[in-house]
Amino acid sequence: MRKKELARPRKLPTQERSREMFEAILDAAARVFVELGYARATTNKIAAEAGISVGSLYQYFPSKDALAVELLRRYRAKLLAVVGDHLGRVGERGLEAVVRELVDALLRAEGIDPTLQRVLIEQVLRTSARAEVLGFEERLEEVVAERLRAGGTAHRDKDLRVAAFLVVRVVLAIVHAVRVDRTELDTERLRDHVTRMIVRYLAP
Amino acid sequence: MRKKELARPRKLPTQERSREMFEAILDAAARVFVELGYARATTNKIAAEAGISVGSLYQYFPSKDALAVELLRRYRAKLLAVVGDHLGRVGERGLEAVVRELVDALLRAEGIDPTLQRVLIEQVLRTSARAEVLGFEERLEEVVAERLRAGGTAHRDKDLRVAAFLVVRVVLAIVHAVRVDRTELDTERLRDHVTRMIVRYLAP
Amino acid sequence: MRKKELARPRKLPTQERSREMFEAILDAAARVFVELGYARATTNKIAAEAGISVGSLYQYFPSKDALAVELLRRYRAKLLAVVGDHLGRVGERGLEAVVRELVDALLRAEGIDPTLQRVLIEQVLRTSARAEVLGFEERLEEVVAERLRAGGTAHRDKDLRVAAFLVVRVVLAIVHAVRVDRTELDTERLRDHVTRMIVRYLAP
Amino acid sequence: MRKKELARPRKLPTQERSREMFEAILDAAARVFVELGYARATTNKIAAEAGISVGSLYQYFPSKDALAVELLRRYRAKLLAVVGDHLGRVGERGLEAVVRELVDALLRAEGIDPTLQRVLIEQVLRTSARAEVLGFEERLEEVVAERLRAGGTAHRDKDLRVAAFLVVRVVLAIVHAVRVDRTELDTERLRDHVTRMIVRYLAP
DNA sequence: AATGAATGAGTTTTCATTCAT
DNA sequence: GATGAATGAAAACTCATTCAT
Repeated sequence: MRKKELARPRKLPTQERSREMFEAILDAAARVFVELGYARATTNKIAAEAGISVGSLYQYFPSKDALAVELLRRYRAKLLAVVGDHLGRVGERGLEAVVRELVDALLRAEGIDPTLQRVLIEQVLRTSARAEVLGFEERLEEVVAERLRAGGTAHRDKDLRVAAFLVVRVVLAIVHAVRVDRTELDTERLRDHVTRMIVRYLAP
Repeated sequence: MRKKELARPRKLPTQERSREMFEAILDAAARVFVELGYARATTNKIAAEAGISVGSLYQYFPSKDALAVELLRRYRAKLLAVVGDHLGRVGERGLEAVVRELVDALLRAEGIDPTLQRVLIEQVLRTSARAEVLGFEERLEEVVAERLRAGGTAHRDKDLRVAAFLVVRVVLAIVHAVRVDRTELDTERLRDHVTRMIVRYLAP
Repeated sequence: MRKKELARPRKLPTQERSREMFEAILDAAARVFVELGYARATTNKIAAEAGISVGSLYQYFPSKDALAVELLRRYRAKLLAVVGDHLGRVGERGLEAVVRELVDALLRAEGIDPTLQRVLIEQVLRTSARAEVLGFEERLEEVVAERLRAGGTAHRDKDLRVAAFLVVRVVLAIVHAVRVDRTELDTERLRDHVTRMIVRYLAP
Repeated sequence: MRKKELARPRKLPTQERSREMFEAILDAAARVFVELGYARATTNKIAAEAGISVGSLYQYFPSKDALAVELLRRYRAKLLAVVGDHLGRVGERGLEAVVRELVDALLRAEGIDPTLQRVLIEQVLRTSARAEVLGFEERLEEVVAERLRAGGTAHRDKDLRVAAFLVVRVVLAIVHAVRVDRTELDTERLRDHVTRMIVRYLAP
């Protein structure tokens, strides 16, 4: 544990080879973090897993924290993309279909490993990236609130915000729980239940 | 980071004086863990916070991990107690009232700090206490499933289990989220919404 | 005092630079062990004596025990080499000359410090290298027994083994005692006496 | 490891009970030292083995070192007594008989555990008792030299001293080696061989 | 740019010894 | 006197980070 500074990737990779290495390091870091947890994951192990030397790792990331931050940033970006994609279709597909498809997508999404988030979030919160990380769910809630408002589900504003909060947290929590702890559960049945829960909850 | 062994409290305090010290150490540990995170919390800091020497700390807990494990054990025991208390009253009070009161209780419960859980859980999962910690939600789900079965809500068994899973995770997640990230939310309104969500979801 | 594992050097140095450091650490360790004893010798002091950092020390040796083990291993290897060299010449030089020269050699041998052995042996006996260390004298005894058998000194097998045992232990003990406690003794006279003792003892 | 001072028993036990406890502690210490070695033997373990509290142990011995010193003192005293007893009879019994009986006695002597000596000597040498411990063999040598002189074995003085040195060290080393490492050797045969070796060596 | 040996501050942990009860 | 909980100095060991090659 050393004094941290930027906790941002050291250089925006522009060259082809650079970008490949950047990604290789992140992939290796993700694997090692998930397998060993943040504390037991050492930069040497990560470098070894990536097939490079520690020195090279530090060419791309200024600190161990920076790896965690970037990994979590990407995790959240992917999540936001998936959710945004689906919510955009509420108008054409209807709420029920969208919720069902969204839960489905989240339960299967490649590159979204909730375990990684659980392993990293505590550390990243001790970082200057704290605000950004914390704001994520709030941003999601705003998107959802906007949708709900547009959908005309007659609610007072305060109820709307609570509803958005609930919907976002419920969906994320369930997806997280299923994928991390209870991988044996029947995902189709689960998807249907979650959908019913959300739809009934939002009904007038 | 050392190779851990039991990660259990070293002696179960029976004497008056001992018990006080035991509790004082756990309290100090909880404060330090929440303030600094697991990685930055050192046994020396915890001892200092408790107003004792490191040596004494090690008289009661064989390792830093053991502190985390015991803290999480207590957290979960309290949670289980609160939930169990309320669920026992479904017959006399009705589902809606019970859910409302339970959520209320969880949102206010003293001695249950979801932040502490978030700080510790990743660490404890790397411990021999893993199984015990992991099993907790499952136990809660069983209790809930039993209730649902008794309540006659006509469901096939698989649906029952999914329902129990959903209910438990939703309530815990919401409580966690409110208490950790969104303390500004109107708890009464929130309690009502969660109650409505659960009740409607469980309706035939 | 930690729970030890291999107590073997961490990497066998092949590179030039590495080997130098490896040797420098062992030399420093030998000096510190002899000066302070095993218990008072700390890895930090050894590193300082070697002019490097503790971290580097641990790059080469996983524990304090590993240093002791390697040092003793070398001590024994040198001893075995010296003894083996001389015994090989019994045929051409005759028993008496060989014994005399062997004792002479042992009394002067560079790099064989019986004090170091005394300081370390107790520690190493608590180690996984125990068997290896213990077997050493037995191996010497076998070599000597073989010589005696070849030399035709008519003995029953049991007597042969006892004789080998006696010869090995007597020579080692005397050398040890002279070099450690009684450096003032006249080595030439001593060498002659030991030789006489051995030769007369082995006479029919 | 603390700063040592006297390293002598704290009080000369006069009361009956005191003496018993004193002995009980020493016995326990001997067992623990032999089993675990000096470094791994803790005063708490020794107290527990003796069935008393650490505090009581410190009532009798001011430090861990003091235990080692006293134990070694007794070991040496017993050894000296056995050797002295036998040497006193050279006149009446003859050299050969005396040597044979002495080796016999040493190989069987109760309360003389060479392992204990090996475990402790390194530590005790770091103590103020150093001189006393070191002088022990020298004193034995003087006794033996005196005997040899009286026995009329015609030797110049220097040879006498070397002879005494050899005899003492050989006998001790063999006894030590047999009892510590090679308990399976036939003690009668061994006794005969050692006797022959000494007798032949001392013959004109 | 890549390498990986070297660094050393920072942790965890132990245990001889004390002293209030 | 006996007890054993408390102390805290001291040790072993780790690992993020640097930098000479």
